[in-house]
Amino acid sequence: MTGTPGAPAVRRPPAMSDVAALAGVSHQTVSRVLNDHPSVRPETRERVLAAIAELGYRRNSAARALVTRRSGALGVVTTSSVHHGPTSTLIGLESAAREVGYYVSVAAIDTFDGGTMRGALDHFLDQAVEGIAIIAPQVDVAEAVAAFDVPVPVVSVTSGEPVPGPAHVVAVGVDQREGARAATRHLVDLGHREVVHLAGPQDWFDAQERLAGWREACAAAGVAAPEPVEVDWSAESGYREGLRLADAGAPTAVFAANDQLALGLLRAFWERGLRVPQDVSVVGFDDEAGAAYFVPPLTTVRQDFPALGRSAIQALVGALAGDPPPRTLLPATLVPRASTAPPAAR
Amino acid sequence: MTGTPGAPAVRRPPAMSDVAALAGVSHQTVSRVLNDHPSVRPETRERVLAAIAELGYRRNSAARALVTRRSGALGVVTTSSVHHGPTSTLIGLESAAREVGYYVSVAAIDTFDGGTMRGALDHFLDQAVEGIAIIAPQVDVAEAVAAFDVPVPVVSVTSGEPVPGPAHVVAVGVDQREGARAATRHLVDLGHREVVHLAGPQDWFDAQERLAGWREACAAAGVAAPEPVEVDWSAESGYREGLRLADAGAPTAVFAANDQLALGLLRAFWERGLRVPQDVSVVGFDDEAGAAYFVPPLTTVRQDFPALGRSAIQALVGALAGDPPPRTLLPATLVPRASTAPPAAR
DNA sequence: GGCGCGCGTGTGAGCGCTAACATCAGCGGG
DNA sequence: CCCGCTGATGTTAGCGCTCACACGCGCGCC
Repeated sequence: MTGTPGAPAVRRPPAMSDVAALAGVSHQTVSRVLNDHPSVRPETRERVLAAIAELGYRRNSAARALVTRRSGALGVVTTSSVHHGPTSTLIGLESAAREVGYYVSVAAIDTFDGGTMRGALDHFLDQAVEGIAIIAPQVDVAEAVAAFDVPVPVVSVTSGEPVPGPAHVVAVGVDQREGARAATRHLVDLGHREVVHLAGPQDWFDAQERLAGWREACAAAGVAAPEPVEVDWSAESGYREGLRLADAGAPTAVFAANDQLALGLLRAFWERGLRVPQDVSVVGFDDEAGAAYFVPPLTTVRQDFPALGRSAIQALVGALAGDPPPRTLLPATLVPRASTAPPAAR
Repeated sequence: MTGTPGAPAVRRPPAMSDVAALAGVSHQTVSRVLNDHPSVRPETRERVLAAIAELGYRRNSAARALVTRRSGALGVVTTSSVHHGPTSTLIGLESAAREVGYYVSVAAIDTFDGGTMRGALDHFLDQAVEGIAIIAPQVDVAEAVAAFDVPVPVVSVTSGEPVPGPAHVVAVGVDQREGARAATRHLVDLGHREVVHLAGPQDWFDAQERLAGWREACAAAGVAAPEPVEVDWSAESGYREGLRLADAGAPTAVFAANDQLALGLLRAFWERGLRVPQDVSVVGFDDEAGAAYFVPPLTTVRQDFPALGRSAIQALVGALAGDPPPRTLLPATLVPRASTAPPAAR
């Protein structure tokens, strides 16, 4: 723009050599200071640090990545539907990753077919991420990943049971089966002789696990376990099923696969004049924000998502260091509130 | 490991030169194919593509970034509290960014003081992101960013009014003030002569805007606007204030700064035997998942978060291309449901 | 029929950094 | 008293890519 001859055409950011020149050392010494190499004299280090500060120098991460062959980035695939669980896990994951010095790159996908999944993985591999976490706990996903040979460690952040996938895919998760068992046991312990389950989409591992846990607990207690209806995760589905249940002669206890479904149930029962918990007990899953303020406050199962994120990162960083897969299974805890009570006397 | 002499110690990924050798061309021709340079003979291109496929070649993004001085990454700062709005915006942003070929790096922070904010920005600048979006619509944030000279475009994804910050910070947002006006007008139009506002934390721009919109609409309609209570965004606060309002002689209409607060209100009113909407009308803000299934279904204001994300990316990419700041203001639309009705006859 | 031009391709340099090796003091032991 | 070793620093060679330029060939034009 300015035609001044000799003036630098583009004001390029300072490089290591600029710092070196200012500090009167070689660029290698600057590198050593930056990488905490032990054998640098304290006063030399001071001079270098002063020069860095003066120039506002910032190490060029691309150049570093080029030579070290480490990008310092991890990829996280998540679902673009903003459910409580996936989002919380994503945030937990990010915090944990940043804490151990990794960048977190995200890809939100709305369908989990092979093509989309492959696209997301390609996206990350093009970026040279060092590891990938997948918070998209659907069955398809496991298949898509298995079909696609990924040259970096992959951790699948899902429900309890490890995905029967390739060996390089590590699984961490919450013990949702035990959570579901606890929820069901809670209802049984209150005296219910039948627990109806409103099941989530069975192409989600979480939904499968919760269903399995419910089934196991029913069997163990010897209570009736009528074949559950499978719906999606939405409050709308809970509402629709709630109306159907109410009209068909309501059960005394329902275990919904998540809090949104439970919310829909509460609304449907309320509309039909069924009192919760006097007439029907309802248990949810997730303990999402506000569940304590539903009408009535919802008994539900809480998962520690931040811990889940930390475990996932731990597994990923571990795999990067060559550790054996950890098989982490975090506990899910029942949160009893006012939506459950003993069944009304016959 | 294997002591075989001559065997490559590390199986390094194929480089452009490997592809070139296999295809019988120079590395530059490979580069041209990869970058869609026009003057490459179709059959040459074919040969190169075949070689790429055979080797499973993937361009080294670090080397590319080093020479082009473009990382292809954008940073997104968001809040680590999983509120509906920020999360939805984040997902929308990511999708939009990936669509135009950018990677999205995330940093979730829990407090927005200068130090934390500076840490997040540093994190991104170390990574050489080309632009930064901030979904952390708190007043502090604007100050923190203003205080910190960031050498890349920054877009602040917040409420309507542009942050009175430095020029290089572009603002996109939803017209929350108009949304709040619409919510308030809705209540006034139903016949309410007083609209109580339950205000969100005033260090959030969104909360400020909603408060301002409510105030303006009340003034325009000439209805009473008692000084609002300021609380946080949680259902718990809504509940507490709801009880207080009920015990102090409930108003006929309440506009809550978000849906969680509204949820708490509904619960409190229900506990005190006040019927919604017959005795009290309640309006929320956000239209979060499940709001349609609250008891009763909540009248609220919807924001188009995916569109917000797209606008933010548009603004960022535009700024990168040297376009003037757009000042985007997306509409917020009232979603009337069953929680509002005319006031009971005196 | 020679000259120029543009298309397709190759060559060389260098982006900013780290790793390996080279260097050069100073110091203690045989 | 010199050798070798250690600590502090410098020197050199790439990492894999893109950019600027060089080059040769075939075509159309006067």
